Amino acid sequence: MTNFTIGCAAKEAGVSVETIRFYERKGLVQQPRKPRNGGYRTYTEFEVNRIRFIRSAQKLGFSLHEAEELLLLESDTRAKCRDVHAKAMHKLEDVEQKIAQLKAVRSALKTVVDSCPKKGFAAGRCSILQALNVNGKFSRR
Amino acid sequence: MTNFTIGCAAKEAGVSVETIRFYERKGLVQQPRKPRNGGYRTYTEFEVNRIRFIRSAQKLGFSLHEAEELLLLESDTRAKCRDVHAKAMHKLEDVEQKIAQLKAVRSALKTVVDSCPKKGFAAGRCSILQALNVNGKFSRR
DNA sequence: ATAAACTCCGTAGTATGGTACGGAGTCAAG
DNA sequence: CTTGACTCCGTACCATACTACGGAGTTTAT
Repeated sequence: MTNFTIGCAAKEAGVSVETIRFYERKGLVQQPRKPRNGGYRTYTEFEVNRIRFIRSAQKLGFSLHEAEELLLLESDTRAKCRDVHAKAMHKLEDVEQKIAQLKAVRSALKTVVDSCPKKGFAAGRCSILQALNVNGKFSRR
Repeated sequence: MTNFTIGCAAKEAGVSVETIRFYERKGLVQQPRKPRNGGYRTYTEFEVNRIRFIRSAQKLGFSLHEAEELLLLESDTRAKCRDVHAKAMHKLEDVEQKIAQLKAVRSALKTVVDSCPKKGFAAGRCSILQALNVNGKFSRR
């Protein structure tokens, strides 16, 4: 088993030293004890893998808190595959909702963008700004 | 011209009193002066419309800072329609990029979700968690 | 005229995910 | 044996957008 200083562990996991410390403060990663003879803490593959797990989870859209929950499931002997599946499904629905929201925003943006003659007209009379001034005046929420 | 206390203005604009104060602190909305005889500040349609503008801009994906820039363009006599158009186009590209990113996340999530037998297997051996443990070990990025 | 409701103002806290800093200790190389 | 690089630790700060609180003053309704 390889040992690392925090700097090496950071390189290994592809994060900064500060990020590791931050995860430690948050309780996402256990801070290794200092060796009895003093000196620097010793990081192992265990911590490095934990950090990699967190980063992978983030890439799938999970927050740090959710990554923590996944890690808890992993080490909980009573937890089942379907518990993990449920969390992933929930996140998938989450992401799909966000996509739908952004698509609505995109279409609204397209509408105002298309309404603009984009010429040298004074901005104060720009149809985009006018839309912003009118929206909400009548269309509550 | 109608006058409002801050509470009425908040209701009128569909935000909370605290949100108005927050916008004032940020300089997004000018805080009206107190009447010479003391008492409460007087809000008018002007402030209310400004707040509505900000909320409308937010609905189109603009941040508060960007909303402020749009408001500046509106009152800048030298600013042209195309300046506004450029900002809206930029935001549109922004939103499109976010959608693309989320779609990539969604597809990755779908892959892991589909890989899971979602039975009563121990979570520790769940293919989803395994994917999280493996991703990053080799796939550096 | 008193109580409820509202305003004023500054400051602090929330969530999210980090980044930065400064001083002290430690370690390795020349 | 000194210098440079790194670690340790606490605290503070970044952006984003609010929300909450407490104690005073003001206004309004009964």
